[in-house]
Amino acid sequence: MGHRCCSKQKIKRGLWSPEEDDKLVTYITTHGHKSWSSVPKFAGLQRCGKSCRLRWTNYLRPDLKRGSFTAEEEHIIIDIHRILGNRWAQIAKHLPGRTDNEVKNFWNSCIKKKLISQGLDPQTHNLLSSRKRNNSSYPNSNSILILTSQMTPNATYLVETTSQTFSPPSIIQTPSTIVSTNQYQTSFHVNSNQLYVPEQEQARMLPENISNICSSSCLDTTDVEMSKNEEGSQAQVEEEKEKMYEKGMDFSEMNGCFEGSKFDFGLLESVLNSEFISHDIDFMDELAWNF
DNA sequence: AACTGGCCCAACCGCCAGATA
DNA sequence: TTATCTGGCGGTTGGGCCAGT
Repeated sequence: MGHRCCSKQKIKRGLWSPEEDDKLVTYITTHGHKSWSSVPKFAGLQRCGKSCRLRWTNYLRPDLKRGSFTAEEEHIIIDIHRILGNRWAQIAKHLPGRTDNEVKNFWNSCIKKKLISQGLDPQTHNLLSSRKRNNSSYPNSNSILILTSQMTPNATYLVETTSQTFSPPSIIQTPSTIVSTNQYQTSFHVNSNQLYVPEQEQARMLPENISNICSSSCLDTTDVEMSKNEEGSQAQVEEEKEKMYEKGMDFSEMNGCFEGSKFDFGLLESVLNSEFISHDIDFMDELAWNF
């Protein structure tokens, strides 16, 4: 069953003809669209209002940016998707001239496959299981393990672990510098926004080994209380994320964080999820994160 | 030249929430 | 308060294009 407004009239479906586009553009530019349901009637179109709205917002709007997505746009999509998931409309709001439909299509046709080929789950952005990764087209690629794409260069971070199997001194390589370490904590200085981790060490960096990640320049470790291994901790994470989202912590604010504030939303997201993300070196080079 | 399979993307579908009668 | 209307959103579909055979 279609929309209610569609049942009232004989409507045309399928691709729009140039003539229909002309009619719609002419009508909207002169009269606006106070009510989409009345647009087809007054514009002389055999379409439902919903179809008109979709055609206008996704294709005819004059402020739309045409053409392929830039690398920067791709970075933004990946980053926001990691936080918000499939909230295409929210993601699109941060990409001027792009529609939710466009972002969704780009994700499904391009980014999704790219992430999978890098051994990442496109939904969670986590590492796929080793079996799944072995099926990827890059089975033995060198990996980079990054805490967050927004990790601040020249900042000191603390990795707190509850397992001795996680031994940062043997894992974290340049461009990071180990500042101090003990049995369960390692403080290290990051010179860029990437941490290099040998492929064979990755297993030691799985989420269960990491209880807390904080930037000493951004957050006090006591500000984030994550009790890993506690039942329901994932639910708490989701709840916390939802709270933050409801508080209006969208990217209009996040951008401010990235640009000037010390608060690192991406890092906090990593904290909330208590997990690392692995990327292929080539892939990362290609992306060239430059926040 | 004809066929086929994969991919892209515009458009549709169904659901939901807010507005209005 | 309830029913209906409307706009918005995310998931899905299918037509057209293109490369490979």
